[in-house]
Amino acid sequence: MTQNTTLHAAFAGHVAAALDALEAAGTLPAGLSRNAVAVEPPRDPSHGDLATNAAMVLAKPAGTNPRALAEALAGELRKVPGVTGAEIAGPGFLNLRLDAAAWLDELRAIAALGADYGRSGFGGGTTVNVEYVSANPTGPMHMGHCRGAVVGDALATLLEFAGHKVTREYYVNDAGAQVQVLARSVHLRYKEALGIEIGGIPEGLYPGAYLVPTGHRLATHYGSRFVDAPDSEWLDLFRTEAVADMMAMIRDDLALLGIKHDVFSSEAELQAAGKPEEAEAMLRAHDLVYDGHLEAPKGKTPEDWEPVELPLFRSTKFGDDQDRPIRKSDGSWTYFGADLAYHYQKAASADALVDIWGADHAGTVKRIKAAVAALTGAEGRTVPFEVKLVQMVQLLRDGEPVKMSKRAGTFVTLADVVREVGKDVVRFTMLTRKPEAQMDFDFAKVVEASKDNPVFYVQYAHARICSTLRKGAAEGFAPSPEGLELLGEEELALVRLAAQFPRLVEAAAAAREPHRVAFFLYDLAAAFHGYWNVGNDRPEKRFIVAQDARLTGARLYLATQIGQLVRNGLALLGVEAVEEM
RNA sequence: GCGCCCGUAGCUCAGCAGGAUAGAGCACCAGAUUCCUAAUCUGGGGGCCAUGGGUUCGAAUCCCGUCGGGCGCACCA
Repeated sequence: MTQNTTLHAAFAGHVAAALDALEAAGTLPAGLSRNAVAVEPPRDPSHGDLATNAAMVLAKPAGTNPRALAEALAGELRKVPGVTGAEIAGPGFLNLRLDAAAWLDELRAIAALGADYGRSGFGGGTTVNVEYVSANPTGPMHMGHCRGAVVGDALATLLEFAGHKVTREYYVNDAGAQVQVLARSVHLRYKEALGIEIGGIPEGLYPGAYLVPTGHRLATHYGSRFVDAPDSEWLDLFRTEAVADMMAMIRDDLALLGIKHDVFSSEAELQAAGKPEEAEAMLRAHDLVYDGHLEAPKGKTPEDWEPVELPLFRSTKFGDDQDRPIRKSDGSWTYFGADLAYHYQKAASADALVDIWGADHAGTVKRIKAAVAALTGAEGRTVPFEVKLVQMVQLLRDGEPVKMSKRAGTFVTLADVVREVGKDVVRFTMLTRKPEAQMDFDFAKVVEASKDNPVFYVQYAHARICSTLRKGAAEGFAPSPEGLELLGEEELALVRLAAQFPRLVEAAAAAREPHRVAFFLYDLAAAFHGYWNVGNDRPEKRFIVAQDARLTGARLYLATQIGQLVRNGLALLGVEAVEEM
């Protein structure tokens, strides 16, 4: 047992060892799958400290009855140090009771591990590439990007904590038509900066004032030489310059949320390096790309429709409606064509890929997953690739929907929202819902610093702990493990909850669901606030009991560790743990 | 029409790789503050887990159908 082995992990091991012993004794046939065996705290604490369903899930394949098997298992587990009871309940649950010392050891483990309590080797050091945000570099971040940004960032942090090596990646779509439009929009702003009357921004170009500084910069730098020049002379240059400015702006926006990517991959560079051609060749070799005709659009066929031959990916083999072109008729790459090459490239340097996408891209999941599976599978090295879809956020102000239109330039920028409600509130709010459920984001509710807002509830718990420790120190008390045996049932209940953090981290990482951390913190804060208030009615249950230094030291020790745990959890979410409120 | 996501208390949502009597907040009702931070806590009412089947020792959870809501169905990104 290493120091890092937490109580729950240790007991999962004890149950496994007990099953081994039963196998050795012939009570249990060897080789049964134990995938369904769980060791977890029972929902109802009166059932004990830990419960396992092992007897129920193994009884049938073992050809025995659950209660008999549970009885045998109980016999083994009663030998484990710290176990004070092993009872069979219901259809064959085995409920274990642990002595207080076992839980107090876990409290010491939190103290010993500090910020690393909950950190796990679960990921085995494998590399996970998390791609998130990847907003088009055509303007500042708006609220539509926010949820995916926060979820992706928290997930990346969580995976690191759970023992993966993580790359946080942003895919810059700097090669498509939209960045040509950006370049033309900037060209107008450039002329404007030189004092030329432009008379409004034409339909189809980006009207946002955020392009004005770029226009000025280019005017200062290049003077008037591109005013009347053909676009072949300035288009690429302006595109590159504008994208650079937009990305700088986006990086600033992300910084407001505490988000920093490790890698920014450029679609233009990817294409310049010939990566899509490589991918196409591989797919053709496996007959997954062929030259064919695209079906006419369903329903009304446009006047100018004529069948053209295009290189198509056989996505119908993977459940798609039709095969998808990887090049356009002018020979340039479609988004999909470049994107599959991009994912293939990512797969070369990672053991697993996770993409965070907006739900509006759900329709393209099948084809990209199919393409990546084909490309990596062709080399005999399949790289797991998950796409996590983040559902839409409806912005509300006092219950009324906030309309956003990018064309009209009326979208709500992320920077505005963060300025209005704060980074911590934005992040926590985005993480208090599972990502695949739609959510409302109401400014009025979200800024309310009250019980209705879980961020403050959790932060308040931390602030109370800090305050108590300050007060204790002022009165000459320091946290100390020496009197831990004085802690009673109410204190141990807090420890039991705290002890679940390590397994929660692993479960959340495995499911790629950082929101579970937020809910755990809420529960932990609730348990702490509840315990705190016991002291209102019963002064002898307060953290600081002036006449009993030993008890006070133990309680402050408990408070210190709960505070540490709140910090560890909030760190995973990227939310500050405030010391005063 | 097809694909993906969602449907749990009046409202907003949890429900941990099927597990024991379905949870929390808001709202409503009744309480707690000479006392470590009341931005807190305690208690109460309120549920055919949309619906109909299936799988099994056991289903809110897995599978199929139906209904309802959202998103998407381009050589766009």
